[in-house]
Amino acid sequence: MAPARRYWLMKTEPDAFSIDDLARARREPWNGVRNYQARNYMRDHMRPGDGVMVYHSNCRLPGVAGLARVAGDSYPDPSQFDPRSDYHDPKATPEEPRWFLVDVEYERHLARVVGLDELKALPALEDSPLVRRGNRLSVLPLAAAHWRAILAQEKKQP
DNA sequence: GCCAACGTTGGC
DNA sequence: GCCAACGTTGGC
Repeated sequence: MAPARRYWLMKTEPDAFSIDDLARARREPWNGVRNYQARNYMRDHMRPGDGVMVYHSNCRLPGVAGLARVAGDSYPDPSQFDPRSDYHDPKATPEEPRWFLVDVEYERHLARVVGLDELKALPALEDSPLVRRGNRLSVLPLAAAHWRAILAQEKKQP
């Protein structure tokens, strides 16, 4: 039997890379993640086909903006080896890479951005790290129930 | 732009 | 291994 599909939420600052950018690119290496826990999720737990909610952070309307899926297996983030990149890591080598990423493939925009204020008000999300104060993790797992609750919210009036 | 929360670094 | 200093995240 195939393993169950997992669900994830991945944050991005829309000024730098938005759901519109992902729609144009169709597929994008999710580079620049420099947090060990987020790396471990991508490197060790994501599988092709997993569901991804694309979350806009640090912007006028923070919230879930669209859907995507994990497009392939994880591999070393090339930007860690590039001295000119903002994401360069001098301690990383191709033999011993430190940072990993997955490619993410666009699926669709949500009908509207489901805002953080709404997410906080959803009883189903009470136990999700997403709405915990001070949460800074840019890649985090969503329980199937969380995924469904957010999708259901899409069709409601804000 | 402010600032609380949190992760990382490095001296000891 | 502790923990203060520092840098970053991200809502507001």
